[in-house]
Amino acid sequence: MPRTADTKEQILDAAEALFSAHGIEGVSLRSLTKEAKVNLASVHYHFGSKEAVVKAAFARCIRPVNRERLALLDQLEKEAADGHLGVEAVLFALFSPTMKLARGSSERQSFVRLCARLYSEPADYLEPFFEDEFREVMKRFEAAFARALPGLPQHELRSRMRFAVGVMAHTMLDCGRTHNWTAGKGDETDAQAILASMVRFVAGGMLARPGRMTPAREEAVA
Amino acid sequence: MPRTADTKEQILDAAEALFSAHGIEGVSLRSLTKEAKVNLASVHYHFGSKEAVVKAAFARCIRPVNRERLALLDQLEKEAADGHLGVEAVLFALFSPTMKLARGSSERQSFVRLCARLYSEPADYLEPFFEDEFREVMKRFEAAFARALPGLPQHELRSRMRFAVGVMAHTMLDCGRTHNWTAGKGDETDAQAILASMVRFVAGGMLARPGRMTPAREEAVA
DNA sequence: CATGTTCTTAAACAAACGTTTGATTCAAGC
DNA sequence: GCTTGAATCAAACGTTTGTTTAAGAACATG
Repeated sequence: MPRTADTKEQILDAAEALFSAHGIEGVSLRSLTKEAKVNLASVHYHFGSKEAVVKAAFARCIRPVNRERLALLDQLEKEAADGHLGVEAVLFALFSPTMKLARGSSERQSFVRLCARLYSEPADYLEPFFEDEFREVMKRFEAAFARALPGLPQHELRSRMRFAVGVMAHTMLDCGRTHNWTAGKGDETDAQAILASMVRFVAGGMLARPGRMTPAREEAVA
Repeated sequence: MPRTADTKEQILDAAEALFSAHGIEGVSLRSLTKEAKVNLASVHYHFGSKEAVVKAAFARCIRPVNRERLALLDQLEKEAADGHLGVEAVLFALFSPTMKLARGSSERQSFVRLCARLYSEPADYLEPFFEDEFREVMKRFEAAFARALPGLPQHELRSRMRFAVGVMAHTMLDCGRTHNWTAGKGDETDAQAILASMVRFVAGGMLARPGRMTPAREEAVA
């Protein structure tokens, strides 16, 4: 391999593709370096460990997305006449950057699944790192949602934000699975339709009037 | 080990606890048999392979839940005056059986995380098995939702059912994580509150008026 | 009591894992 | 032209993986 082709990025490219296809534990450094067409030892030379590769791949995948989320939220708030955003606009800022990835060249579609997988991967060493990456996004969007949903108790708001993340994560996983979304060509029309459905759905949930269940149903759980 | 204590079930108990805590690939047969206090070879004697253990654990976990889902749907449909169920009732029948597990003795709380994990685990050999287990539930509930949501196109309904599953799966994962749900004691009040929030949220999404986004936002995705 | 089956056990198997080593190759600086 | 440092390479490190083996213990049935 020529020196000019950045080994580090070849490794990260392969890591994204393979991790998203087989999970972190399902990918060995040998299969990784074979896919990346680099030597086995070079991953330790450049990163130091497999954990570090996972973190680096995750960071390269999620950082631009979160940056765009914040930028989009800023832009929409600036465009709004009184600075007041509706729920659907906030959701659009939250969801659209990930869907933009799913739309792109089919090579980069694996980004989406990788991100979704890391939500559910039980790697202990990832949890603090993960929280760091999302702290600002969560804070900013919680504020935006609070403005868009006045009167909703904070605790309920946080629950609903978790539900929203659940919808997104699961959709991202499903997207990459067996293309059972529309009869679709898996291209931009697809991504737009899914995004629109998702925003509608979650907005409906966010706007629902909070309240308890009927006593009869509460009994049924006990 | 005495013969009376069923080795097979001890293995499945340990499998549930460990798989839900560390994922399938994160659990070796050695750690599994150590936790179960049985011999390493007995897992092959009783099950034949690790894959078979995973399937067996999954089946023992999910079958009673799905059975109860169908029974609850039957019961609610019978109780309803005209046989017509509201969205919230259908959602209750879908979600409450899993939440019932999350409430139970903290030992069996791991059930919930195991099920949630298997949604996102990329094991290829599980996918057809998984689909088999859920086929009838999905068919019955799609019909129930279709009756509760007349006029909603089938394609949109199926998308929204996927969203609903996403909410449930993600919530189940979060439940077992760091108990960041309420200041809570993790007991029945907790589970009831979460279930109520979930049903409200998803019902809001299911009932949302379908439609496209504004052209400006569609551009932003392209 | 002997027989046959079911189950458990310790030990070993080959393969794959993440990681480390030491030699080699290349490009740039003096 | 020699040196220096970064980067690559093949080979091996010691563990751990899922799986298999063969012998022994515990039970039921005759």
